[in-house]
Amino acid sequence: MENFIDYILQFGNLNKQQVALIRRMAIPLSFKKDEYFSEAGKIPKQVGFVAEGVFRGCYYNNLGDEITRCFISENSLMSDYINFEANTYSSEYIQACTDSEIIVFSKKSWEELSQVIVGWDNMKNKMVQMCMYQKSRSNPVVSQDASTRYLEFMYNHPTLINRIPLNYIASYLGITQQSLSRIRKNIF
Amino acid sequence: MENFIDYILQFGNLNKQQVALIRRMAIPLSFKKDEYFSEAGKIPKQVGFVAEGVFRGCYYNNLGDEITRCFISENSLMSDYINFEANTYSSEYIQACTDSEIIVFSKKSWEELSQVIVGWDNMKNKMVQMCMYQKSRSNPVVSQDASTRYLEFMYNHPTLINRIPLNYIASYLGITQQSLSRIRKNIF
DNA sequence: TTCTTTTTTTACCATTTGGTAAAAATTCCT
DNA sequence: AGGAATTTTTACCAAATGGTAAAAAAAGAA
Repeated sequence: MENFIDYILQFGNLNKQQVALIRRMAIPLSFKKDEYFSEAGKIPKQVGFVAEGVFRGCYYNNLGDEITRCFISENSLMSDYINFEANTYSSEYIQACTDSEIIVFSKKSWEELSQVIVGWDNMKNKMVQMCMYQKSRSNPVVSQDASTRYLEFMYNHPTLINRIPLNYIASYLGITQQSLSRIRKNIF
Repeated sequence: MENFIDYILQFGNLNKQQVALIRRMAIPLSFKKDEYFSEAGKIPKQVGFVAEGVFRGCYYNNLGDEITRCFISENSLMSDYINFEANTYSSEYIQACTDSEIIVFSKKSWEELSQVIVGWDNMKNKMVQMCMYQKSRSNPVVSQDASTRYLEFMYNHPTLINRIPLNYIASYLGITQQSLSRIRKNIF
């Protein structure tokens, strides 16, 4: 929870009462590995913040392949935000890659913050846009070969390699688990 | 200009005076093919809206390869928005792929709109987030092979194929121009 | 038109990656 | 510890893609 307060204060200032209100609205939740925070075909009802653990955003293509689109780890907002705001159906899953601790805000609470805290909208939008931006910049680049994508992944996510199964990383990098294994052998 | 007014009215309501103010602030500009709207190493000073033409966002990797990260065509906002807001240096170029007509807002005008029009911030953030979201969803997917990426590109950008050089498309799809040519031959 | 420049295609071979199958290593559970 | 389930590695061959070089086609300029 303290991490979340520190996180939001990066995006603007809040007084004690405002911080206290946010604390009251935040709901701590635990997730077991493989559980879903959000699911395709459902309307996202919560905004999350990852306090401990790693999640991934994934979906299935028309061949049934599971594709990992992003990882979300500690100290980051987690939400299919566009569909959360618009009350529309999500097209992807957000799944815990490890046992995790998060805090969530209901849609009602999240909207109430906008009403009650002057400047919250501003902070909120900065957070959301920063999340989208960072994700778009750390994505694997199609023009790079698999080894390069793996090296950049390690650079962008140095703490993830030993925490989550390699098949998730392979799926994120757009290669088979076998290729990833081969690449790892050749690099070290 | 009318297109821009239609565009913003999708994101909220404005009265006649407000629309008139926006019209006065909007500056029409022409770009020739290959000219830059925004450059790496500079602080973005404007938000653009593409009325006619196509631009691309691109950068150079550490091998000097030019990588096309996205295309921006008619009826879309165009800006390195995060760096525009934060007054920080951009890391990529936005370049005209065709002769183009755009309208731009200076930083000063754009901020003034937030002061003067109640609800503008809300509309603005919806626009910016929608842009980011759409771009993230139409990007080529690393796990797909080159032919599939090309087919999806044509599906996502049906009007672009005949308007911009194929080497830009190859760069966007992460393949060589030769591979793209081979793929096009095999598909038809 | 004719010449120049840019864009697109083709060809050849080397390299990378995928598909399938199986073995090895590790983790989890009782 | 022993056994089951999961995760990771290996191997072999087929298919896809890249690198280099050059030709062909198309677009622009004088």
